[in-house]
Amino acid sequence: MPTPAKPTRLTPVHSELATMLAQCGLKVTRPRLAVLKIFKNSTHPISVQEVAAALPSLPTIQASPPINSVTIYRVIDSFRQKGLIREVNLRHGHLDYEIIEHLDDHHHIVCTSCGLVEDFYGCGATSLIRTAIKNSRNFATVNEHTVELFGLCRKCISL
Amino acid sequence: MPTPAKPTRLTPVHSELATMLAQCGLKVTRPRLAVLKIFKNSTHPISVQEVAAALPSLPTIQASPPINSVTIYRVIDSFRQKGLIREVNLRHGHLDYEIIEHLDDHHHIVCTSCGLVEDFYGCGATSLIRTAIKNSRNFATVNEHTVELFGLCRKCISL
DNA sequence: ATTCTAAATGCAAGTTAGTTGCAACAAGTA
DNA sequence: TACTTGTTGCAACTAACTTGCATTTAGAAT
Ligand SMILES: [Mn+2]
Ligand SMILES: [Mn+2]
Ligand SMILES: [Zn+2]
Ligand SMILES: [Zn+2]
Repeated sequence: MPTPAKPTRLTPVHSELATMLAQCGLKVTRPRLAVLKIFKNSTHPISVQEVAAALPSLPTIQASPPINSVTIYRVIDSFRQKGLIREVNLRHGHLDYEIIEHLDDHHHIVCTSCGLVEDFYGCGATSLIRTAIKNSRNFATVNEHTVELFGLCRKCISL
Repeated sequence: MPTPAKPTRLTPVHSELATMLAQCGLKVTRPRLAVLKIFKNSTHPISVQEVAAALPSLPTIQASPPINSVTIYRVIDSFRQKGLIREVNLRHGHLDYEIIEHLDDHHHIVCTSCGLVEDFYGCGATSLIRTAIKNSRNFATVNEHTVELFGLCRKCISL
């Protein structure tokens, strides 16, 4: 009798990633751990396609069947709903996603010529939000804000 | 002999819309005038689909063959390239576009529950941009910025 | 450990936004 | 008026994203 296939049930990994998922009320699954790891590893916002392209490089994924692209969409959407990641438009022709770190006043400068992305922190939105609410007819609370700057990087300027 | 179809050649309308197009180096055509009028009339950013849906209401369009959807994409893209409109992400599940008015420090508050959009002006980006550039490794100029606030409108709070 | 159930995944099919190539046409200009 | 080049319409195509459904499995209850 050949050795039967090992059960695929996940061992209860108490990794940081698993904890992040559990704390949001998301079940800890192989696709979610993998996608979350991609976001953790990435230094800049990435698209659904880039997540899909990056997944096969993970050892966990190489060792088992690839993740269906439908699942990638659903995982990313669940992350977004739970506030694990945010959607950002860097005018790269598609939407990107990036992980939301604690105490987040984190934004981007983008080169409109070559697409280079750099982070910056502290946009001073709190006072802006106060006055915006004061002047608003309809709004009383602001929970999130996005700020992106678009310009030219040094390399592209000198071209 | 039945009256022959009038030539469709445009009379040189010296309207504001035509001037805007000409000043950007875009030829003044029926589709461009129509799409630009839609943007002018709109009080909030709209999607490609909304432009397409709004076009048939214009008298100029009713009086002649409808505008092909490929043309709508191309017109909107030409407007964006020339800086007539900007792309904004209000997290409505698609990208929106709105006309760029002169001296533009114009942004939005969006209700994450019902999608309501309100404008606000003056985000104080100039000082932010200065410090962002000062702290940046790669960037020396910033030409554009986006700021969007996301919260709950009064109606949705009380639900 | 075993059982149970709601949630997550994979697969296949479908939808639809958006693109491309090309021929016909028309805006701007001489 | 004629010319040239950018624009439009059409048809075909591509690829992103969605949906329905059967199967599997994580997490909790027993
Ligand atoms: Mn970032
Ligand atoms: Mn606006
Ligand atoms: Zn650059
Ligand atoms: Zn609302």
